[in-house]
Amino acid sequence: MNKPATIKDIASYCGLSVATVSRVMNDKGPIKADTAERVRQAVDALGYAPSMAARALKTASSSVIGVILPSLTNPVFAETASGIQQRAREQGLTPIILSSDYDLSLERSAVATLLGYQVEGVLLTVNDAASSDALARLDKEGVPYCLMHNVPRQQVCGYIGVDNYRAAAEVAVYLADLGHRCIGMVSGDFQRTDRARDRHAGFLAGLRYRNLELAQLVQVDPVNAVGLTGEIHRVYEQAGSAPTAWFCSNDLLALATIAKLQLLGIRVPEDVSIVGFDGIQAGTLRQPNLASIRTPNAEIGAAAVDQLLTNKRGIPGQTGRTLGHQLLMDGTVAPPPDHLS
Amino acid sequence: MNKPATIKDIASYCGLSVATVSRVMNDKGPIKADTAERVRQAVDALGYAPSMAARALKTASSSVIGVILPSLTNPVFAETASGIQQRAREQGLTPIILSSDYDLSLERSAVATLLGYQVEGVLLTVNDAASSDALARLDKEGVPYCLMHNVPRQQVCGYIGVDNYRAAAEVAVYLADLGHRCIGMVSGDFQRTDRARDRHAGFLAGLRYRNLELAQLVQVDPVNAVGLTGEIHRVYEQAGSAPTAWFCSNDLLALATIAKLQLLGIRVPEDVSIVGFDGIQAGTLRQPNLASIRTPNAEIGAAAVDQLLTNKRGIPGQTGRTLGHQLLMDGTVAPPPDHLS
DNA sequence: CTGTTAGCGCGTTCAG
DNA sequence: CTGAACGCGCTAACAG
Repeated sequence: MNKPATIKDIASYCGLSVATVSRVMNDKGPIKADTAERVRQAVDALGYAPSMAARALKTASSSVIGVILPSLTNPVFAETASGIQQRAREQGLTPIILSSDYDLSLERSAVATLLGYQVEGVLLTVNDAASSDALARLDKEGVPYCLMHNVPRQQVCGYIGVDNYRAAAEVAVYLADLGHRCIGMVSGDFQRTDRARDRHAGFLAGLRYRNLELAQLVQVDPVNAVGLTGEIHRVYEQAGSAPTAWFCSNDLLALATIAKLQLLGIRVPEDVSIVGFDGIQAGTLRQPNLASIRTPNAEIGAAAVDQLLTNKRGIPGQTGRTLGHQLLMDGTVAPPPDHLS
Repeated sequence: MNKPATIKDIASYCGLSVATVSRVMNDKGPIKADTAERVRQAVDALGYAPSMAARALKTASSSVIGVILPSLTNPVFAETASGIQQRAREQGLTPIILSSDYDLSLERSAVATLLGYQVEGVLLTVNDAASSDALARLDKEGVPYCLMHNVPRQQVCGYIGVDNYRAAAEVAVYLADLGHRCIGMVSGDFQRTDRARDRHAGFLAGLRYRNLELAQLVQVDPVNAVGLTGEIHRVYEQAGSAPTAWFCSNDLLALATIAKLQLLGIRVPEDVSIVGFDGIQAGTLRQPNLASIRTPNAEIGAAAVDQLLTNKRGIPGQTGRTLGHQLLMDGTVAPPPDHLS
């Protein structure tokens, strides 16, 4: 690994001073066209890349932003990362993307890591915005940040997300108006993330609005849907009123639920309707399409970059906003079977 | 954004010299237990995080590794990124993950960006290892790298992947031995990536080994599967021998193909068998499971980190290796319908 | 065991 | 329009 060319190398190669080279690299101050050209040639010839480390040290600004996501493989966060990536590139920022694996201590250490890189700001999704050490640390250090997907009650530096509560309520009303009277919910452990809680609460509220109760609540490990098979089995084995519709707190759970139902010989949506949440691609790569709430995940990422930049410039005004969601109520959703409606 | 504490702040806070603080931070040299404790307290109190920029400048090593992937949302690369992330954390390295969006010029500029951060090395998947400017640049700068998913013919710094050719050939043989005689392939544009080419070539070879020809080749835009509907339609409208089995060069294409076939009233696998490639999660979240080749994507990422470290230490020996794949030949694969076998 | 100091590569004065 | 010199925060070498 031969050591990289420095600004000095360029300077001596051109017979100029480092100051002049620096000016050319940054388009600062008046430079003779001829000089600039010579420098560019040298840069090309020697493969010079300015050291971001030295630059950061000198200017006290790194053009790096930190990103902390619960998972890189979950399509929701992958799309978010992709949106961040793209917008950051446009803005001349380099993201350092870290995964917390839904682990609070990794959330904390990720913040610590990013602090060392003197990031301009941090974009992050935390398990629970109301009680996050990570956020507390960022507040304490005065590093601007923007939450993604979390829509906190308390005052925070910035946030971008969707209205999980409202969206879930809309699903409940939709299913009720379709004639469903016995409705269940499959949720990831909603003690763990504020999103799961909001979706649960919103769904209950929507049902109540139509004078319905939640007939069944199945809670499973959200990563591997551990226990789902058993629970589904249990519900449909006991005689009596099993739900004709299920709302699942995310699409991955919804797809898993459909697969389990099919194994029991239950047809979707003829016998049972299923609605997910997130609108991931896998849901559209099947027949019938998975009914879901589509959330603008990439836009959330991009908007978070913008929000961060706004905060940094100290522009007063809103600290965040919710983006619109979209009900995709076809495919795996249908009225209940005749005799049950 | 209050400015971060520096080593000097800690030093004066404790009434010590910066050197001592530095020693404590890096566990270097003998330190009185009491002194160390005082430093730790100060670090905690002031929220001090050593500046990676200054450290990199001084030590000429950044503990940052660069990562360039064609996409962050494709599950294959998302899993790879996740594997990298995890192993890098264990090794005290911080990855900077960039997406090239399958774009050659972004591939190049991503390398340029990473060079500025004095990365210890680069892990990357390129469109075509045999003709990559990005690789050429890395070679020229003497930056260690490790290809992921690309398994190049020429000598490179390092690589980790699966044997696409062999895996595809195994699928061909499997389908042939199941009784299929009329077999098609759905491929992403295989002029674009070496993986698609290898899979195509391997599949042809496997068929030839069983004295078969490829009955149909459908090429589509690999990102959105543009044109797939039309092509499938065309094949099954013309009377005569339509394939009883399709090999798709990745799972996303396979799932899209199944959906299209179902829209034409063709059942999978009763009428037509479908095999994908990659073994992504979406394939297992359906009934029947998608038949596929499972590739160890996260392990490829993790192994690439290891390979990079090996290369850096200049340990002689192999420059890379292929990891094993796994045939998952159930679910959407079955013998051809009786009258056609 | 601890302190002093040079210098990593760069951008930014201030002179010329 | 260009050059010389300083210092950002840190580690390593040397001194005590």
